[in-house]
Amino acid sequence: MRVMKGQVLQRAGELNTKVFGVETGLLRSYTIDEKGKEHIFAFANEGWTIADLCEVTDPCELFIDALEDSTITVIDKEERKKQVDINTVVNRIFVLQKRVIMLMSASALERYQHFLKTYPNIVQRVSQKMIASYLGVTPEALSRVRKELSKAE
Amino acid sequence: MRVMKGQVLQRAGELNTKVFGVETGLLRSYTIDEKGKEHIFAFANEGWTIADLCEVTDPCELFIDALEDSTITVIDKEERKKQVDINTVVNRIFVLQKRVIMLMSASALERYQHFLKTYPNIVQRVSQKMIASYLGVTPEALSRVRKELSKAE
DNA sequence: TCCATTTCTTGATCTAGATCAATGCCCGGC
DNA sequence: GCCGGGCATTGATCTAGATCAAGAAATGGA
Repeated sequence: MRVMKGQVLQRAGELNTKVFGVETGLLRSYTIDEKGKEHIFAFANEGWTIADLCEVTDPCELFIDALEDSTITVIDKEERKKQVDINTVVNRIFVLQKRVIMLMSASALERYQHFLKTYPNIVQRVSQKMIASYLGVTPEALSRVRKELSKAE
Repeated sequence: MRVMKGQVLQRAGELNTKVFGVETGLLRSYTIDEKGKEHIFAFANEGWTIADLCEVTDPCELFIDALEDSTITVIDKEERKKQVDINTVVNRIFVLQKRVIMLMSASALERYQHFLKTYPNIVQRVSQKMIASYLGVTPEALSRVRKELSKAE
């Protein structure tokens, strides 16, 4: 299935949400808080999947849209559960564990440096606004962090 | 296996770490940052498991210790992967998804209220210092949040 | 190509929560 | 039962990052 940049695949509140597999392109999942601010939960590029892992009977909390023109597959959650490798899922938990610890203990600078190291291929494909949102800081704060980094060569 | 309150089951940096199943009692996992501050990643009471889900060949990043005298089982990670129900693991991801979103968008008050609602049985069994650490705020900040809450009846 | 929109940057100010410090309290070990 | 160390509370101060604002630089659509 082909989707265009900007196309929304899932909105918060929807039921019976799916798992999206990315063949080419880039998707993201995010929430919008009560003040209207977006918080990016995840990026997914080639070879990755993205979903809101709520129960299929519950309204989801994440939006999912395309950051680039993409080719995707739509998979039913129950179907996916049958196929998925346990190691993949466990690794997903480990990545989230790292993320939680980051958010609890690391400064804006440390988070950005970790992001650069961990997702070098994503960095060039998304705006700083998106990176800031993923890191849990404002674009202004990220801009200043980058300025500091460039000053220090 | 019986462990006493305060006993450390795993230290950051150890290899070939295990999964701990709690039969009775209460365990926690946490990191210690470069300033020496503890950040609690998880609590596990009766019926739950707790672990650092890093690769068995990698040094782990979490400490695990007992907050109460407990009875536990020690399970090998590979063994556990064979037995574990995929729904359990997927739900774990969903809980972490909520936690990440919380940490990115919610105030200390909102986090505390969510914790009260989600883990009412843990609340009475741990100190406020522990709860504060889990929420990613200082004990002082949590104390003030609670004061506000009690004022509002 | 031009215009409009969005992004990035920079500056000024504000604020939630951190840090530091002092006190009283509880609780567990001896 | 007493003593000492961690815990909770409160107050004063500090600070990383948010917010607000305004200009410059990309970006994209017609």
